[in-house]
Amino acid sequence: MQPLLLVWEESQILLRILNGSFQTLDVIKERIFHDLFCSKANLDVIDMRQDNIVQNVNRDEQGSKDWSSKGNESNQEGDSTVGFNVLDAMLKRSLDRLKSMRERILSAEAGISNCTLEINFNKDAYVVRAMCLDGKLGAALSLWWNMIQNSIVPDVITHNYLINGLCKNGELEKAEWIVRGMLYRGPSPTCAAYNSLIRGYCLMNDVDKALNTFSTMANHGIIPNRVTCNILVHALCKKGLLEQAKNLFYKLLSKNHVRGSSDLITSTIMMDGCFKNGDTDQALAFWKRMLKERIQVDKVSYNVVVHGFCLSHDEGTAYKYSCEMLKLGFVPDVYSYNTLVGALCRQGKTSDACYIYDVMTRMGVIPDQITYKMVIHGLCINKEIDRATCFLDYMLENSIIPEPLVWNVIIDGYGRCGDIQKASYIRGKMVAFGVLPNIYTYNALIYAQIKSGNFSAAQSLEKEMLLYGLTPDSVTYNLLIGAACNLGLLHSALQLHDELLRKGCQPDVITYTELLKLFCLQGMMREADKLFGKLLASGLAVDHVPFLILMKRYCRMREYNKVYDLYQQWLMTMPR
DNA sequence: ATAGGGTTAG
Repeated sequence: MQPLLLVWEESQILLRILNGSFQTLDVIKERIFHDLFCSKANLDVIDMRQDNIVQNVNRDEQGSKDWSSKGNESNQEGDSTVGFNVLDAMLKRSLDRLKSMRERILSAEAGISNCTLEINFNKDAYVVRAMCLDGKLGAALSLWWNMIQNSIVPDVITHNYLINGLCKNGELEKAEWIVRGMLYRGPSPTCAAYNSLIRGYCLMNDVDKALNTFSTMANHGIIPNRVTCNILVHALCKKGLLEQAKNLFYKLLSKNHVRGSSDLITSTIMMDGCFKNGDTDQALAFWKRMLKERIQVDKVSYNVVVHGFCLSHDEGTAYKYSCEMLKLGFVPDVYSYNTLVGALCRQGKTSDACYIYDVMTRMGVIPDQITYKMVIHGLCINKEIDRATCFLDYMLENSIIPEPLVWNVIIDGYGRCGDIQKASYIRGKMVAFGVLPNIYTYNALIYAQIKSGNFSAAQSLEKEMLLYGLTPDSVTYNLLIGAACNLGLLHSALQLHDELLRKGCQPDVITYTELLKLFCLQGMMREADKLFGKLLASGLAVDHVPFLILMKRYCRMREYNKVYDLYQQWLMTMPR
């Protein structure tokens, strides 16, 4: 077993203790809410307060987790001491949290009589916000418009919720329209509103428009903040414009003489960008700068480093950082586990990947679609299809309905192993769970049938997909044409080729090669030469296969001049 | 209070 796996075992004990205390806290939390509800008459007002409390509790929880990591930094005595310190800190935090919750409840109680009016007045605004967070933007917009028409102008924050929701939905025009309305009738848009717009444009891959909005801000006297820069740095990195991103980063540094945790996110973005653009050295330079400047790194930045080394296929170093992260007391989350699972699957170490899956579930980290997708994909590549199907069942047991890709990978896996029964069974299950088969599903099924020599079954599958409104692609046609060619069914092959063209599908090198093979087999050399000329004129990247097929044939026909010509032609296509 | 960083990829 790898050393990494031993560390996981060790850390498990510590993390179980942590999980246990969080569960205890949840029980306490529930009890308090229960008491709160039973002792109050005006539930309406309590509702609002409860939201506040929940938010604060969540924030506190976040805080205490962060603390645990900082606390470990200064403690070099050993892992058990670290564990107790973390636990102590958590208990202290939870007591503080209970105290502040109690205070909040008391003050809510005291303020009920004079708060009711004000809260009810703002209620619509809160509904607008809630609807925005829920993605129900149409409803949010109409309620907001209703308010405006009744001369009730909601506050800036509510407006920002709307703008942000619209931007995340890609409805930039509507968001811009709201901002224009704000400039005209108030409240004046804040930096957050513009940040939402900028991010919205970045998500639409329109960095120019984002930069445009960035300069518009200044015209309205709004100074971009760090978040604005983070959004832009991120977008520039994603576009591969590392130099521009770096420039912005250093400009930001020079503006902020006070360095602190705020550097963390920007640095993490830069590091991630460098890793993803293949510049590991530059990424490490950012990491070292962070350590040198005594910026408290966090779980996310560790996840970025681990993933970065996985990207550059240096899994050993990735594991090293992953262990370092554990030793510092960071509790791995779904990103940490998924990164490892992904790396192990890529290396074909499916057993280790399954082991990590096991560890994460035991730690109470719930595997998500991505975890399952990677494990299932990895197992199918390794031809462990039955094992992959087990994971499919785990997903279904946990009420995660996989996207078509996951089903298709398994169907394809069974097909490649020649197990049509199981492939069809999975297709049936997929339909039963309400997931519609797509073109890849059919291509996998067609492949399975062809591999088992059932050309007519493959053909009826093609008819079936047309019936369901799916258009076969070049892969479908290549499979069918290839099968027809191998069976020497000249007529079927040409008919399929004809159908391909009629459907507006572009034949690719494979299509041409299959047909070429057929013409050669049938001794139709005039057609073969004509098709070959068409292939060379098509502009498609031609590999050696069509040349070899023709040369072999002409060899057998003893037309050595032809063979020589082809050989010369082939040399011409090679890079010099 | 609202806005910002990390996991996949036929």
